[in-house]
Amino acid sequence: MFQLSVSTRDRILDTAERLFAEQGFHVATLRQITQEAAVNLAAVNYHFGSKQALMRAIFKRRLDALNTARMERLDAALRIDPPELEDVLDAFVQPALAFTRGGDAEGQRFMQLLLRAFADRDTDLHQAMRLEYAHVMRRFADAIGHALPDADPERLRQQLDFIVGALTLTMAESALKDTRIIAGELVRFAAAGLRAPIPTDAEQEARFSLEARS
Amino acid sequence: MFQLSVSTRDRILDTAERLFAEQGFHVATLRQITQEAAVNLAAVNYHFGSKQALMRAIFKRRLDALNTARMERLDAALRIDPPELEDVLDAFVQPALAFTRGGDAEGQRFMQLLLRAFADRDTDLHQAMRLEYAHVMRRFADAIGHALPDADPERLRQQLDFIVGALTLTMAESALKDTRIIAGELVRFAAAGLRAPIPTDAEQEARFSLEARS
DNA sequence: ACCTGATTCAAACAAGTGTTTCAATCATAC
DNA sequence: GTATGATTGAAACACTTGTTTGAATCAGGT
Repeated sequence: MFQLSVSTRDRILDTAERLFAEQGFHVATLRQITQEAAVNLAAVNYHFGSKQALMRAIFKRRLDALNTARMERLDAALRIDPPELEDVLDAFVQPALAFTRGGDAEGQRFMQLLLRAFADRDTDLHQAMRLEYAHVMRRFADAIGHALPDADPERLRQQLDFIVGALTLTMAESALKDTRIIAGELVRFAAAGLRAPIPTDAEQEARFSLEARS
Repeated sequence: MFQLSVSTRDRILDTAERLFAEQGFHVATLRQITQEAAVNLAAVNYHFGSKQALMRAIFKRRLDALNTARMERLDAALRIDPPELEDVLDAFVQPALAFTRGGDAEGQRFMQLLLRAFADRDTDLHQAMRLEYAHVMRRFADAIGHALPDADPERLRQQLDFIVGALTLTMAESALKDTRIIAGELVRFAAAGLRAPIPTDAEQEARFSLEARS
């Protein structure tokens, strides 16, 4: 019933996730993965079908956990009506760095993996990721809309992409110990950006003519 | 003197840049590159030495152009003292989408390439990129510091990373025709984030205890 | 004990990779 | 024209890749 040693399947998942994050999907080879996981080379194709399918399994495991954690914190933030903008942003940002039981290292690894998926624009993985992300993003965009009832919903969705970019790249890059502080900074930064009033057409025009002069 | 047809070297650079951006460094093969560029397979190794060296050459060409364009616009913004924050941010953001003579398509392609380089944390390319980026980033951080004399320089550098993340990921993802509008939005968003006052310790404490309750 | 299906193992496979080689061709200066 | 160095061309090289195969081993039920 309770097996002490981790199953072959899980050892492959953990090792492959680490190596994919560190080196990238095409650089990490099945021979390297299976050797470091101390399993047979054929085990990957037996348990997952292919290298691609292994990658999909890795992503599904983490993305589900991340989405669930974000949703839970979002629900908590929405108990106040209208919700506090900072609480909504916290619900989005904080789970990204501590959603795994194993602590920060795993979370950061997955952010690196996520960044690679973003870079691989027209792969199955990219499509799958955006698909699983889509409804979470919509819920957060709606929640921000409730926190800022005067804002244009379309514009909010676009600005949410700014936050995703800042979060993903910064978390994938930064030193481990700083992530918690940086996450707080990002929430403050993003809240101010979202709250900023949009310039009038007249002000826009003034800026463009200024640029033309230079 | 003036050759009508593009040189072998340049055809390789252009084609490889496109394929590296679309598919990634390891997926795009030399056979595919040389075939689409209509040059011999051995030409890459003859003109550049290796596939890696070809990638470095591609990066150098664009990054130099991007840095130069940014510096020029930054100098223009600094003619006013203290500079306008929005002008400094414009100098950083706008060249990213229109720094090549060929229009937006090339610029976006390079943003995709840049995103891949960010994802490849511990490669030579990543190191080289950050190295070439470093002094430009420092100048922009200083300029923002002049525009916002009350801000903490260390914090500004960190927030500049947020902007880089938002810019790179958004530009690499978004539809071509929207880039100019999005760039304007990003400048407004980032300016507000940078101007936002930092919360007092007491306010921070209040937020943390709030989270603990949930 | 025996059967059955799931799992592991070593070995091989077919295909594709970046790179090298060396002869053929080109441009240019004498 | 001819010699000289730079460039191109077709072919081969050495190696690695993901995947498949079929026998060996294991676990659980009857």
